[in-house]
Amino acid sequence: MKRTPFAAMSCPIARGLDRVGEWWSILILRDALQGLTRFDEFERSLGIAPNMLARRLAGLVDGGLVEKRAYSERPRRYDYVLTERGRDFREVVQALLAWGNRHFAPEGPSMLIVDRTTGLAAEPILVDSVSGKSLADPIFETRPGPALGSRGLARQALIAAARVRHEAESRS
Amino acid sequence: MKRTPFAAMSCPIARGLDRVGEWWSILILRDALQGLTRFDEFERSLGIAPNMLARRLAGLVDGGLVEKRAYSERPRRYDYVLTERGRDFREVVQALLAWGNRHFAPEGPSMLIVDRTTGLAAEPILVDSVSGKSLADPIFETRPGPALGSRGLARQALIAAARVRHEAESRS
DNA sequence: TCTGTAACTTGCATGATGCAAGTCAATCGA
DNA sequence: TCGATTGACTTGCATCATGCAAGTTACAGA
Repeated sequence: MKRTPFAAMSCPIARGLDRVGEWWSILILRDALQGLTRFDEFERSLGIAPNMLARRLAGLVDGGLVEKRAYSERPRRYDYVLTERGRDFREVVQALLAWGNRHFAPEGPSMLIVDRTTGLAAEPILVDSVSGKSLADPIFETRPGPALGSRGLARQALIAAARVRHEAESRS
Repeated sequence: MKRTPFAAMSCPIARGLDRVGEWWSILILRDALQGLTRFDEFERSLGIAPNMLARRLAGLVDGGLVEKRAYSERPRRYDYVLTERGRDFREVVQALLAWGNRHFAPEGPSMLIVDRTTGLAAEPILVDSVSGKSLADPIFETRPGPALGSRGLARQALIAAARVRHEAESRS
């Protein structure tokens, strides 16, 4: 009855979620990406209970997204700083922000990503840096990669079957 | 002792997470985005217990990401189809996939996004469609929007203070 | 009638989340 | 010098979420 761990799945999305998929984790990363580093800063910014915050920070340190760094001996005090892996999570948070603004901000946006050279609000879209095309384009397709395990191949078979079914439906 | 709801926060990321932040939700969306629509397809693809799946699907329907559609009366059977809001979540999942591949795929990628006109693997990056620049560029900054509440403004003050501290540290 | 399929419920265990309160070491202000 | 404050946590529970196993309903086909 333990929460089933996604880390064992051979899917990059599942593996990623295993590190950041718990309640609070992504909001903590949001704050860290905006420059917060201290325990009590997170605590006040989020309104999270200190025991939860301690657990989540330990989890993020554990997952290699955040580093605990002493900024003072005597008394011992710590900064929580993003690692390269944590900083690289930025695009996911930005994509989430854009999606949230599009769908859950009826009174207008309460957060924006701004180009400070122009002062204009950004409109984030995912693009393939190889071809330059938007990833919303239907020419893009998610496919099994070389390292896919047998469990994942079974999943692909399910997906293929569903696709066949959809085609049959649209023909009728 | 209820899990604190993020929906009340005036932050698009928090509001979004309130809909998709639970265990399994994003993986269900991943599958739906790949074309799965049936209860037992999700069940088999994910290896999730049916009660959990039922709860998560109900939550997603509730959040407006998925629609329940009867594909057969007598016997009553349902398809779970993505709404516009759910389909729009695609970029978040793709960003997560890219991040996962970069950091949690030591044996190589087990999933890829492929341009089927060229057969080449895509390298997704977030771009501002207004200026065309990569959102990883430090000229972009997250800022309070017009609809930010007083709670959010307090958060901004915390962030500003942290920023001042970081600057003081880097000067020394 | 018996088996199978699709889409679920129900009944518990156990783990995760959360509030309140306490701890500990050091520094500050009077 | 002594109480107040700061920063970073821990401890003790209560309750909610998650998960496994098993049962249910409604029909179709053999």
